[in-house]
Amino acid sequence: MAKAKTAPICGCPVAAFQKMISGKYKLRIVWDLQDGPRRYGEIRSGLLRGSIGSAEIAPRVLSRELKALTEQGLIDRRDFGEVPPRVEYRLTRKGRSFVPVIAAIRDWGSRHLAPSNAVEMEAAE
Amino acid sequence: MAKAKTAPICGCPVAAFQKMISGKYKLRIVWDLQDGPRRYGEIRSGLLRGSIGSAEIAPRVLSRELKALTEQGLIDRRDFGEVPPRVEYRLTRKGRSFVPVIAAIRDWGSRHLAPSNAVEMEAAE
DNA sequence: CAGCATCCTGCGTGATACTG
DNA sequence: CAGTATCACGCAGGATGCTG
Repeated sequence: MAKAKTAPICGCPVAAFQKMISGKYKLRIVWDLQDGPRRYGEIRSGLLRGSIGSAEIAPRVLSRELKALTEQGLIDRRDFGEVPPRVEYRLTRKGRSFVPVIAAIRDWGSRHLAPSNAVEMEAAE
Repeated sequence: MAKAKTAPICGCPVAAFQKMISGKYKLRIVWDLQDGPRRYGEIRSGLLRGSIGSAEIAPRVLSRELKALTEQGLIDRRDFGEVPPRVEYRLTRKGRSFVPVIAAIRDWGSRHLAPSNAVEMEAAE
């Protein structure tokens, strides 16, 4: 075993999943990209729109997450290589296949924890 | 925007979701609990079994995650209040409704980012 | 415009010891 | 058995400045 630290997660896809989406914006980036390719700035703006509004996104952070997503094969980076710089990100096949999962998350989230606090009408039987 | 109720946190269920499952074991705890109530030690063992193996789970961490899940209404803590201590955790209704989401994650994960080993049917019970 | 370089901080997580 | 208390550390993530 080379790196028993992080690589052979454990046969638990959930752990790998958690690692993959570690980062505040990864899920939202993939989600936003489902409508088509987007440029760096567009992604950033989109992220800001949904955010609390007060928080700016550090380029360093966004950059890192985009790179991670690229390396994980979820998105594809396309550099037009000209000035002014123009870079587009788009979902790969893998990334597209992941969208439904996010949809499920969103769906569940919007009905169970979208409001501030969850009012569990749960009776605990 | 369908219905922007109050946009308490950020109007993005995904962010709330990420926050909710922040923690290494939360998802797996919920997943393990779907088979029925489990005691503290059982949860711990179950977590260890699937883990890298070298890492022990700090009680402090597990304790905190269980408490968080309880406060979030995903699981329910049942203290038998006797010695020797016996505490059981079980899924609430909300928690049970979350299982399919984890299933979707597991499903996707097992076919897209399962490294190469043990992608077996832990679910197939 | 799309990043990278650097510093700094909070907190999630691990390890160990103790208790009811 | 089921936790709590304490110490320590790594790293995600924010802020700022610079560049091709």
